[in-house]
Amino acid sequence: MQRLEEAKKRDHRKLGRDLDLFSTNHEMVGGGLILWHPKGGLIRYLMEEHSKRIHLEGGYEFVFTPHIGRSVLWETSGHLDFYKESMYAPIEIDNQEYYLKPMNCPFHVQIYKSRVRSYRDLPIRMAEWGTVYRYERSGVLHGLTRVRGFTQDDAHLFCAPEQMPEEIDKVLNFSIDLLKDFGFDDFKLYLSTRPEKRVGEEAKWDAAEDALLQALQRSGYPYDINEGDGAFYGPKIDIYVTDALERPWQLSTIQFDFNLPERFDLTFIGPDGQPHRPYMIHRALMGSMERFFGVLIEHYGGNFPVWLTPVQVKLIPITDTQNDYAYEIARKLKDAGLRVEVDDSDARMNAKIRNAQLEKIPYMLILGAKEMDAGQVNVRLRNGKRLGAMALEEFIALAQEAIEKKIAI
RNA sequence: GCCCACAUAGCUCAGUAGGUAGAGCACAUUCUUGGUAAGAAUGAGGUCACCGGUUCGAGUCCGGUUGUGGGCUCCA
Repeated sequence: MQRLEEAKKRDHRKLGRDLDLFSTNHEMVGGGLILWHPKGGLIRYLMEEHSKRIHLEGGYEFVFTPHIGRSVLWETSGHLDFYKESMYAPIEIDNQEYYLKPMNCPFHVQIYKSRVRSYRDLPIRMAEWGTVYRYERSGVLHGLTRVRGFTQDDAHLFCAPEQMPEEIDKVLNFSIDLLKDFGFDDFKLYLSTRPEKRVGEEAKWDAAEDALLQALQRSGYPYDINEGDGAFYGPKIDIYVTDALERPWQLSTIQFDFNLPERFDLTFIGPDGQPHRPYMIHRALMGSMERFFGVLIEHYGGNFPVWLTPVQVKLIPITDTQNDYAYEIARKLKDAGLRVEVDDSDARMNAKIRNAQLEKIPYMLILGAKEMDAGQVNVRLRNGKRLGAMALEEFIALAQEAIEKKIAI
């Protein structure tokens, strides 16, 4: 009951409106299509920027592919056989049918195939923040967590069979490290094994399931096995995080794909000079930017860690005599890399504080005659704690440490 | 997509017995210069989701459509 109340307060749809993060508009835009407002957009920028940077450090290469592709692409990939009811109707141009992409894989496969690949090229880690569209039945749409257009932090790993165990290990650790950066540290892992209806040789299933299982054991996190719950094209690991209200959310997924390498006849030339079939691993770690954002909002109840907060510092001059002082402080804070707003409205200080609290701004700097004379700032935190007057440099150091360490206050 | 519920201002909601709409917040203008979560006045803002029916008259009753919420199923 209490938890229900708390969940209601943290509902990302409510906070999304209250904090001006995003909206939907079914009359004019369509259900399940998200409008990211400036503040939500900034958080998304920061999430993507952080993740992209560590992807580059982790040996991933970024690619960009179109939103539509000819029907022959989706026939070859098998999507028109197995996935058509989730795809938007085709667009016809010059007597050719083009489909909006529900997944990025076929395009990445085409990049792989654009030249002859040597075993020396592998592993190839191809990443794209790809926006995909899927027709989801009307009853299942929900805020940011179930939508019809979304951007996956997608990547495909192409590797030789002997590289596969190490790649699995890497991607699993990579995923957990990334989720930890966003404040999730309670994980539950699931291995989904071969279903009855499947493609691919038994030997490959054996190797893949074994590699996944060993990676799970090495990870040290609790895991379960969902017997027969894998996709028809390969086994997978799903990572569930537990949020602040102890609700599980599936974010990361790491999937083998025995289907596309066969259908598109992917090869690499081995040391023996002969063509070999590479392993292909599909993975999305945050899952989709939309769902991840929804979960993040609820996890923090809108009180984002300082590094992700759109406005980190609100300057509150007590009277308009302090407005110029506030602008001067704001300039110095911006120079120090902080995101700042000055509340120079003619509201009273109490109201300014209340508004900053409702906006869930982590730091409020109260600037009155005393502070201006002493050249100081008076710090109030969004949790109500007052740190009192201090030198600006002291505050900057304190805020920068919170940003650096990605801590929530 | 299925089952149940709901749809009044940007948001949260009132609307009593069917008699052609109200509050608070937000917004605008003005006054107010106030030390840690709401200073005050005035103003603007609605085809009561849409279509049809019953009625002298429908926000209110009936049917349909669309959308939303909760559950089921499915997924990033």
